Amino acid sequence: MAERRMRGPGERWTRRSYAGETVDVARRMLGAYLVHASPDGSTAGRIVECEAYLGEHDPAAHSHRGETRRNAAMFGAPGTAYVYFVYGVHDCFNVVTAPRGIGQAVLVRALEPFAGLDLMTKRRGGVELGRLCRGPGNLARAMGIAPSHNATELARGALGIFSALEGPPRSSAIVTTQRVGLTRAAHLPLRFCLRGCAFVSAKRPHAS
DNA sequence: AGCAAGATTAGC
DNA sequence: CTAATCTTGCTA
Repeated sequence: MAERRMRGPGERWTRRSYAGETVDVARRMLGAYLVHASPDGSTAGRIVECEAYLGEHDPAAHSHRGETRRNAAMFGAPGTAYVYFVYGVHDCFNVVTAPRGIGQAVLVRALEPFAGLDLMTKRRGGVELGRLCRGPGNLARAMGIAPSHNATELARGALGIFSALEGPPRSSAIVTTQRVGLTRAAHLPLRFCLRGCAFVSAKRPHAS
């Protein structure tokens, strides 16, 4: 996306929006592996569905109104985990995508279970394979992702992301739709799924 | 202080 | 459709 030019009295500077970069990262994250080496055992899944959240440009983003205690990790360095607690019930996992202070991230919404299926199933209370990692709250539970992972560096800790050997998906393999469960900025095409993947969440975005 | 809404999910 | 029940923002 084009940079935005801003002017002030007696000075002029440019400030990038980073929206294009975040969208690009989201699309490239499809097919990559989310891995957690936990004390209970290791689990891994292939990312098949994710959504981009664009900070101050995006009324649906937690970071839209600036930094708070809850969303502080979203303003951290790229590659930082942002794990937030929703509805007083579920944890959701995001990857920070923009430089410090910008507040953009990609929410991982579904995985194709890849390794540690027994442990995932145990953590999820015995649900069937097809529903193990479908939905952001469900995959966090299956992977053992907890609030303690918030603000950790994905390149260094027990929780990390590894790109697929075959590289990022071709454009033709990505389905782009509206994001799920939003009321504000609901029309933006910022949800990305691997085409034809059975593990993508069944939820359809709101019609605009 | 009080209240409503929210990047959700399972169960009536 | 509703409960579960945490954080934030808005209103008084």
